[in-house]
Amino acid sequence: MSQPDDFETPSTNAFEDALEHQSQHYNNEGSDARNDKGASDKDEGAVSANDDQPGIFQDLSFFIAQDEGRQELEQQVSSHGGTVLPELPSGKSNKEFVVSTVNTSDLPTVTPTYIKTCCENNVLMKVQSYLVPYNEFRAVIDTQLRNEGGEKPAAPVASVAPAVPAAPAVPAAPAVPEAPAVPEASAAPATPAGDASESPKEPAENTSTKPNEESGATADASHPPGTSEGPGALVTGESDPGLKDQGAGARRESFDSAKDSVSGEESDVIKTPVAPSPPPARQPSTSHNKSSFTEEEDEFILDVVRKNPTRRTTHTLFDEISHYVPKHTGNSIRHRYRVYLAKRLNFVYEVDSAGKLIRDENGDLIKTTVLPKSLKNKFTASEDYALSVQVKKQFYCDIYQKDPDSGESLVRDMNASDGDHKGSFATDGDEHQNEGPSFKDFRVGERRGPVPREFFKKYADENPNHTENAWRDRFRKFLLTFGIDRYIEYYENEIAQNRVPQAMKNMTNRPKRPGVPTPGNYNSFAKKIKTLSQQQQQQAAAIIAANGGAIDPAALALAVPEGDFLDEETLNFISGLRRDLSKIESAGGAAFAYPQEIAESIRNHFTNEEAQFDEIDPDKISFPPALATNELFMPQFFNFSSTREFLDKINEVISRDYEPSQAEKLVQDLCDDVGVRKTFSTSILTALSGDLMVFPRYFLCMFHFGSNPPMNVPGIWTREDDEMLRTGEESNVKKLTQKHGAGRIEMRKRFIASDLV
DNA sequence: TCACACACCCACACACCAA
DNA sequence: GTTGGTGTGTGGGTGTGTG
Repeated sequence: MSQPDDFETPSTNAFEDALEHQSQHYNNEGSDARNDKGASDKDEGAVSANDDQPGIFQDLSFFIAQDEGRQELEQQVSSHGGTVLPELPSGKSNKEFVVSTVNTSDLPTVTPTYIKTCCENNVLMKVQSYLVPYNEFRAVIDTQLRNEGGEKPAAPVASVAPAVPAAPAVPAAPAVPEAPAVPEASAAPATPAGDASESPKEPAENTSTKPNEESGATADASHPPGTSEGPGALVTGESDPGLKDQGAGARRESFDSAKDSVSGEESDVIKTPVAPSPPPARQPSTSHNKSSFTEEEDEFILDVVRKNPTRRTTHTLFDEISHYVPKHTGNSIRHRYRVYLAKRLNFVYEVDSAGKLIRDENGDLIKTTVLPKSLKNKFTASEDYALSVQVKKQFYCDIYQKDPDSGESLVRDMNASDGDHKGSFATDGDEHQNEGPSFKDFRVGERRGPVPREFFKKYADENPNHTENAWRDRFRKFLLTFGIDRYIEYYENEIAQNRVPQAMKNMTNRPKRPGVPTPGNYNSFAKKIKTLSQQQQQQAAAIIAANGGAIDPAALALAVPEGDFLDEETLNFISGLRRDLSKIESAGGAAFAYPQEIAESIRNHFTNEEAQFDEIDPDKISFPPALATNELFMPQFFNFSSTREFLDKINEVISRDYEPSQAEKLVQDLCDDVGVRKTFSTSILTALSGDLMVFPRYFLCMFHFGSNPPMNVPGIWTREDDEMLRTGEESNVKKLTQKHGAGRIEMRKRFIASDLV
């Protein structure tokens, strides 16, 4: 099984000659991914490296068709042996490229990222993933301009070229394949004859062969001729025929028919990225310019995936990304990643076992080509077999009080060990003691338990590839359904026949859940409904339930008028909030990366201010404070017993290790753990220019002085402060410097410049 | 016509809870 | 403490409409 984003192949494939005429892989001095600068993503160091070697762009020519970063791109091309063309190539040579984020010339065009990526790794990458499709629309416009102006523009796309995104630095280290969890996972999956589990014709034929009763899967279940003997034999077929009948087609029809009716509102949501400064104008990179993905969006998606590698296959990650890429749904972004962008992933940032980003001694993120494990692991045949054997042993011990391996009596052992009889070893009146068949001849039969919780706990400790719950569930839903004896027999038989055993599958048979089908389906409707009020959600759920689970937005709209999905003000507010978070996050390394002297200045000021503003005794503030309203805080806030307890929790949350790009996570944690509404914590973050050190001070002063925001508190920027700063008047700046300190002034200026205020 | 964006599907891993 | 019921959302897709 090869996942699209596995590095086993794509990574290595990526390091191939772009034009199949230059096979040298100028490996970057054996430096591995860990030596990269990590989070900065902007290290151009590789550009000038290996000057003594022939350049990777030797024999290739590039016309840089955009002003943005032209000089740098030209330098990179030339310093790597390429030729910079003064004008558009003729199109007659396959060694000439245009470099631009849009293609208006119908000539082979690569994105600037291609040049940067090649240079950073000193390797000529495959061009396929970096080719920009021809954009006829723009070409027509350009032609018109040319005709009107009577001259050919030197750089057809220069005026609209967006800022070149930081190029991903691709490690040149050989791709390290992820070790399979179990040996046969990598074995050739040669499906044995008679194993219908892999057969496409199976479902229809086997639907009737699967009795719903679990007793249908017993140890001695015989297989009728022509049916499967493999572990997938008990195929459930359609889980809910009733739903199915009205399902896909009918449901989709109703959905689609109504989709148009809400599309107007959809575009409102998209347009909302509120004044004064809309997000960067979209640059169509393909001819499908209405909703196509731009280079910036692609890079953003890749960057987020790199920083959340364990969630790379989830739906929720892409749904979250869709908050910041408002023209696309979670579904489409996920598809975009899986089908197109995964090939360009090339590296991810190293994370610990909990999925948190790891930094090196310099504080930089560590690039790696080894993908971490994703959140859920499939069970393999050997895991199924091992579990079956272990459960069988458990039952054997339980019944015969004998160690199945040594044959020694457990009763004697237990007597010797202080007679501490555990429940699972209790002698069954009907059962034999110290007698019975050999373990090999023993059959579990219909026995289903008891299996002590301790068994799964211990098993999970020894086999950490799955959790205790997961092992137990596998036992319940698969082993018991298929039959323990039967699977052991099947597995051993397959091995004996020199075939590759298959894991059990198709053992689950659960009815479809009613309600909003969000999991695994983050479409625009799901997005919309998540923003409904609780009452509206209940209304919606009722309608959906009455519809047999089918979404009928047309009917839904009757109960929840389109205009009521969100009022304009709320819509604007949420859009603004998302924009703020998006900017804070995307600005990440830039907005928060202040020069040393600014950081130092801020630290000094903070220390001086502590005595005046942070020494307020929280125990003297009654809880909940008068200012704490439902608009600002969630119900759990009011569960705190004191202001001190609340502030302690605030301190605990903000001292967690958040990346600058994890503003949303911080806001979410503050909401979940402390009960600060997201809107409120976002506004505070904005008022603090993202300086978390001042966060507790905000609440302390707010509660103490009874003012939100607290006025005249260093580090907390009010609207008036921002206006004063914007005027740039010396007297104003002087006042602000007295209040916030010079460091924070610089910090705020950057915040304002990044349009974060 | 076709590539792409987006919707949708579904088995099942993992989790939690009530009896 | 064990067990069954079931919620959630991952993982790996496929189907469909449209520019």
